[in-house]
Amino acid sequence: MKNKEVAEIFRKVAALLEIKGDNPYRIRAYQRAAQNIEALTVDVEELAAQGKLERIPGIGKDLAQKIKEILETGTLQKYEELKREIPPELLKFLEIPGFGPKKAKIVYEKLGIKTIEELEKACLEHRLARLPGFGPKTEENILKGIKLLKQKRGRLPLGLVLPWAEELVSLLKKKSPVDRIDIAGSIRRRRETVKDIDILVTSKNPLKVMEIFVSLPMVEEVLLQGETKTSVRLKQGIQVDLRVVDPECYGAALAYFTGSKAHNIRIRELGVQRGLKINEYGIFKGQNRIGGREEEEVFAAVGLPWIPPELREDRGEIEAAQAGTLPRLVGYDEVLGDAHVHSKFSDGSASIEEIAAYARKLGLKWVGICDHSQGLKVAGGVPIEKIMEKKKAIEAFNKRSKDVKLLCGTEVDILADGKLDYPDEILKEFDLVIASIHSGFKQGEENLTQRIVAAMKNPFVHCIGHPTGRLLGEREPYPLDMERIISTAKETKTALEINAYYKRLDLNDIHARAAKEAGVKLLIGTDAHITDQMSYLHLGVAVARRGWCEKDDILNTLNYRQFKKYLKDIVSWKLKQKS
DNA sequence: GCCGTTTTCGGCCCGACTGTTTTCAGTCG
Repeated sequence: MKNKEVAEIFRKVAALLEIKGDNPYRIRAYQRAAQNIEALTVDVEELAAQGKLERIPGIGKDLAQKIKEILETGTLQKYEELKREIPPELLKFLEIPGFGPKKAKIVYEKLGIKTIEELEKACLEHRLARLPGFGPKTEENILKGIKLLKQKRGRLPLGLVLPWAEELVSLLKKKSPVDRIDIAGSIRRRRETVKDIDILVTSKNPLKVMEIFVSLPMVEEVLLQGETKTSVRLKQGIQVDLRVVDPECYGAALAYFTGSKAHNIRIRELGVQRGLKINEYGIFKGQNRIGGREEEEVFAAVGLPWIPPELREDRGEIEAAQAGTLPRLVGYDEVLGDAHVHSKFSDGSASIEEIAAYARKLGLKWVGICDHSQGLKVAGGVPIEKIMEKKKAIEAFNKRSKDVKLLCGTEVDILADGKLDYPDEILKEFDLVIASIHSGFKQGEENLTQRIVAAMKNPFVHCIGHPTGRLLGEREPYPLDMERIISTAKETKTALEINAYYKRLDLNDIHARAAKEAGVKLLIGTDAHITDQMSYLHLGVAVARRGWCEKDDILNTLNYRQFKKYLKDIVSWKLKQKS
């Protein structure tokens, strides 16, 4: 998959063109192209081979040719030329908050400044204030921006930030006179990482709400306090924007602040085509406001049904809405079980009874107890002689338990040579076998892909666990031929996991969508090692929803009996194929 | 550079805020 590489070059071209001061619409074209290529669920190389590049939204004759050039030569002539014209180091400047392409260009052309260090020095020596459009405040803000950039923690995982946001909402509901209140922004869209928290409220007493908000115990610093917008930084280091809006425009504001930006642009373009102006204050025909109290009105004004926030990325949801083919997304309450939990039999901290009790609390009906296999000594892998003991304990539990049922599973290690860490005669004893890679990440794409393909061909393997091995903010995914993984999953009827642990979310939304489109089933598991982590299950559902998945795509929507039968049938089918 | 129920040219989303200006450009979301 070269999708990411192509998108990256287009993004850099866009940034360089910005500094150059090129046609802003050309810049937007490159940005849009980058976004759409990144979101493709198919390999851009394949599309190129089939001559279908121009079917990608935002790709015309010219960009199609440029994609081909990147695929053939690994780079782009235009990009190389731009790099000669504008030092690529300048791209770093665009990351400084409050410092954009125009100022970057001036600073480079007038003072020859190319690095952040030089820029900082020039500010301290007040050499910038003399430039046109610059002043003492500008220097101050650049220095502040550089400081922020240096301590930048980047985007934080959704699973970390969402509970903070929910706590803020519950405190505001309890202590302040809010009427309507919602979390907006990328949290509402359930993006896997978020940069800040956006909260939207209506109130009869906005100033009181602001006053109580800034005095909440989690607030570290007030960045800006106005009548309609207040920004603070929490002790956790993240920025929170609270906006109070009129009830008349709550829906329009919610749509606006939920984004994504690309999605909003498309919606407003549709508005323009119908002679409407759509902004955060409502829907306008000429001077008249014709709606905006509810979010539905915004979509209805441009002839669309309401689109779930998880889909609002301009990844085809608008076209689907127009065609009446929006998916009926799997519901957060339609998931009946957690497929992947570790118990005391390996490195989990809870007994199977404690796990079942927590599942009951979460409203779940079944749990896959998938402990590590024998070879993973550091993770207390279950030795063969203990497996029967675990199996009996689970059988006994299931006899006692009327509501929550357990499956005797394993997360069997895919060894460095591609073999599995238990022999087949052991694997066949389990209700559920998830095969995962835990070592040899450094092997190349071909080897890693081959290991997973081999595991999928094993008749007793139901699912591949955390397929790409990434850890948000800590470890990049290892290189895989995802096309081949997905097509082999389809051929072998092997499911792919959506690991719901907040740092993994692996598969991610784009791969989940590709799997869904290929007809591969997905299985959500929290990979919980302590019971609390089972509450991350909804993050996995969020990934599935962002991947356009419906109820039938997600095995967790089966009840215990159906799921167990499904797993048995898969093994029978796989055995039959082999013979 | 894309794109078409104002089609092959001339458009291209919208507003807030800031700082440098004295009417607006740059930046951001």
